[in-house]
Amino acid sequence: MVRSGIISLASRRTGLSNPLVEKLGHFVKLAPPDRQMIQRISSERTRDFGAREDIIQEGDRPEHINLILSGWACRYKVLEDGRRQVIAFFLPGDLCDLNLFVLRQMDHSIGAITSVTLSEISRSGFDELMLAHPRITQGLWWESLVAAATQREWAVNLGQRDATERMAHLFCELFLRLRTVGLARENSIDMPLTQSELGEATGLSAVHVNRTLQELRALGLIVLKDRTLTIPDFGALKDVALFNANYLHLEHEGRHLDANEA
Amino acid sequence: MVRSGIISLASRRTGLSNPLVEKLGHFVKLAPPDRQMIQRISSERTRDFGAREDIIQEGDRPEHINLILSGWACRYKVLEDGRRQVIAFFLPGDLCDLNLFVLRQMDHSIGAITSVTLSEISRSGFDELMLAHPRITQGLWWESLVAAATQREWAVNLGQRDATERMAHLFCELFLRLRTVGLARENSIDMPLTQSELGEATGLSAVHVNRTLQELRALGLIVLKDRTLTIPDFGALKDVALFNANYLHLEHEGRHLDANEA
DNA sequence: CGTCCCCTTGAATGAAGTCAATACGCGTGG
DNA sequence: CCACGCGTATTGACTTCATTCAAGGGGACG
Repeated sequence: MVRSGIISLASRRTGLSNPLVEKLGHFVKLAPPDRQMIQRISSERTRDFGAREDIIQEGDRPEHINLILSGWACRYKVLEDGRRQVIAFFLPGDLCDLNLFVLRQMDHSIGAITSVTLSEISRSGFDELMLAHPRITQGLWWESLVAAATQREWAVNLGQRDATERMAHLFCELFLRLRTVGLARENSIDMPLTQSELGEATGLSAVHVNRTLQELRALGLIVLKDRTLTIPDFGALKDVALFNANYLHLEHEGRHLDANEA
Repeated sequence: MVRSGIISLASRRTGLSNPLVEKLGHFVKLAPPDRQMIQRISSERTRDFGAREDIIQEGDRPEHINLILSGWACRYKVLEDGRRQVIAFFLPGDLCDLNLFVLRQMDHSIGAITSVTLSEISRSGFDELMLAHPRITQGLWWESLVAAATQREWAVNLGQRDATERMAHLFCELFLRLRTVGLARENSIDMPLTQSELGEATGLSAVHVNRTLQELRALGLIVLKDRTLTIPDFGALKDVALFNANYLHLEHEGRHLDANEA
């Protein structure tokens, strides 16, 4: 596994601010020192991965927390016979694994989808963050609970929705999540996933993903071309998907935590 | 449904101790004061629910953490059109919601399956626990990470496994989880779930659950009768299910945390 | 004794998977 | 420059798995 280390690209790609700052800002009000702290910690040790490269493999015992700075990654599991399920997508601003300080080894893998730049946050860096910056701590709690809620929603998606609804739901989620880190345009986002990867995430065969996409296109719900997904009418897609954004807890819910504002 | 006997049965089965004590003991070595603390806190305020009764509903803002003392419950979500997905099962020793101190409202519901006795742990009681008993804190981290891992495994189950594998997998999981709280007999467990509930958990129709169960029976993999599930050959069921227990992290992984033993 | 819930079974339908062939774009090396 | 290979997308025909609809059985309970 090649693991070089180029630092500068990331900040250029995501604009000036850090995607985690951007994301947490939707939940808690971060003071300038909070932002600087996140900024600092997430640029201390960055690392680049090529597309398709594994970031962490099942059985590893990782030593740090990974923060995605740019690119897409995914959490996945492979059955003995090779079937693969993508369990979650990681977008810029997402933290990969808070669990690793407690559990002995990874029970799944994390792989880059596009090329990825991430920041490796050490245990001590993390503790420092939590101790000195309660606002960030609150934000990280929020992030981790939303990740759990998203995981639950995926179970609903896989268990109850049919192919069309499932695909539509995934697109709704990705659009909103990218928007909270400033990576959505008016009504479109980058869509680096191949049809086969979409299938691994939705539990559908690649062939059926293809047909499902065509259906969504025919209904005028999406435009998907040149690795760009456009959603002309989000409300319409949302209705088809039976999508309810509650589980993303985006409504700036943390305001009540700002009582003792700086 | 008369279930008065069940409560006393449970405590007899788990011995004197509390299912949470039993469970955490698989991960961290609890000292007598730790056990007493859990015991005390979980008997402070208990509450009973009838079978099928909702414990928490979507939209609620719960004020405490619920610890299941006896009975089965589930986390579930309902789509606008009524389709229902069970997202997780709660067994004795399971904690329902650590999230409620951060997120504004529940994005799903929790319902009793059998009659349930649970303990309502207040925020302050919880803080007390965490502050004075680092061993318990570690254990609770483990419990919450395993719950997350289980949630991920469900996504794999729903996304990749066919009906037979899926059902077999669920049975393997329930058996092992009940065993870690002392509620499994040699090779059998109570199985209070109706076929329709099994369907809601596995994303299958009740009719197909029925046929799937028959298949598992015909293969000699399970005996399911009188609300009791017997697994004559766990290894065989495990193979059919492509079940890998890693995700439950049962191997007493927390031993390394016992360095400063009392 | 009837009702309700749960389980069971059969037949028909429908959704998604598999297999296989073809097309397209892109980069590489001849 | 073009041929080739490779990964990705598309399409059709067929199969398999699971759902739906419908009917009937059994046990618990009022």
